[in-house]
Amino acid sequence: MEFELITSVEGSRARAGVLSTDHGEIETPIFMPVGTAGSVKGIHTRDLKEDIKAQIILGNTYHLYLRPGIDVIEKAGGLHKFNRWDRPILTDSGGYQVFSLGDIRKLSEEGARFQSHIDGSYHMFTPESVMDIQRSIGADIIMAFDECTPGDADYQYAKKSLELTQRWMERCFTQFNKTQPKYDYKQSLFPIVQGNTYADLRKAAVAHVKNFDADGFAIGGLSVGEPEEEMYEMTEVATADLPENKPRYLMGVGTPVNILESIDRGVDMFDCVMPTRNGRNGMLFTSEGTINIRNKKWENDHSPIDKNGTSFVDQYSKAYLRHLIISNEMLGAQIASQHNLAFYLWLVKMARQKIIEGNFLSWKKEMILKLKERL
RNA sequence: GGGAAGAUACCGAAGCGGUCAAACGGGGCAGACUGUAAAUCUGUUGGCUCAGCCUUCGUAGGUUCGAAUCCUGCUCUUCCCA
Repeated sequence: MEFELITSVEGSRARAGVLSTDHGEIETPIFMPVGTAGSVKGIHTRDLKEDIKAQIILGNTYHLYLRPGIDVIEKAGGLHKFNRWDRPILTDSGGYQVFSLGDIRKLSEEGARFQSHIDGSYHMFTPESVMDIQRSIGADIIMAFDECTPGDADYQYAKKSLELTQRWMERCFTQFNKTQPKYDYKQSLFPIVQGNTYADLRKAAVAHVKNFDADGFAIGGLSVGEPEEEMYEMTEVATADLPENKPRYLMGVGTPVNILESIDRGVDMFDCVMPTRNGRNGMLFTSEGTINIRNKKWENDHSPIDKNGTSFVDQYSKAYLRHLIISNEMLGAQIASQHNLAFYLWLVKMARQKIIEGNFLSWKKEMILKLKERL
């Protein structure tokens, strides 16, 4: 995998680049729609590609391992063939489930013992097994197995957790290096910077991940309950010391404003469930501000969802979408998700263009004012 | 024509003498959602000069210290018999 840095901005860490994989190029900064169980909820790959203009999507190791199961994905010939997405894929390792499945998981030096959220059955994930599973799923970018700590973790816990994550990371790379791809294209393993909200831990984490000969680096353990300002600070601490010539992926972030602020701080890649989940729940992100489409004020607003929107669904009216969402019609969730994803992809594309043109900072300032509007 | 059951807040439906402005569900209104245990969750839903007061349980009276709850008339609804 190659990463070419095109340009950067004076007075900012923002950069534009091109990441090349065997499934095609990714123009950074980029937003990656989340497709946990092998599907970006409610969206066909045709719309992802042609309408939303997604360049890379996510999958999740834990979810795909439980269902449909790794043998099914192997027999399909890998996730790309299974879900008919021929562009790059990134799989998360299950590290986030270590955090979100809190009560039904137990950590040890060896790994994490999970109880399936589907049927309660017990499963063991180790750094080694997670590498093997991700070889079988066959994503272009795969993630190290880490512990994602909650935003309010105390220093002692954060330190212990980071050390465990670091030992797991060594084992991930060892396993990764002694195995081969199962399909006819390369895979890259990204290590993850943890350290919670403690700058010294983050710095140590960055120093540690730089020891690996990785194609890119992730910043994890943020947007998990800590104040937004701390998230930005930790992002900066990380990007300040990460190699310039490799992509940086801020995991799980975030709101449109979070993304612009983080691009400014030197992040190249993002993913978040927000455009799809919040879309399903009636929240729309637009260039004019945020809309709760369920609110009565849209009942008779027959203007387009987003008159400047790039997706064909943006021409549906607010009143119609409100009706669909309120009536719990599947199409409502689909339209809202598609709109939000198209908006996210438009936003990062604009950011990239402004970086290249050299006026990213002034555009960002203006854009954030609009994004904070509540319509 | 005779008999039976019933009428409760936006809708459905509990309550059957005081702890009832009235359970619960739906609907309505609003909020949350950040590497997806989420097409989910939370709050609210008579009015006001809001730790208190006012008006509500078909309608008009009555019994009682006290009535959505008991009695009587009326109106309407459903069912059964002719």
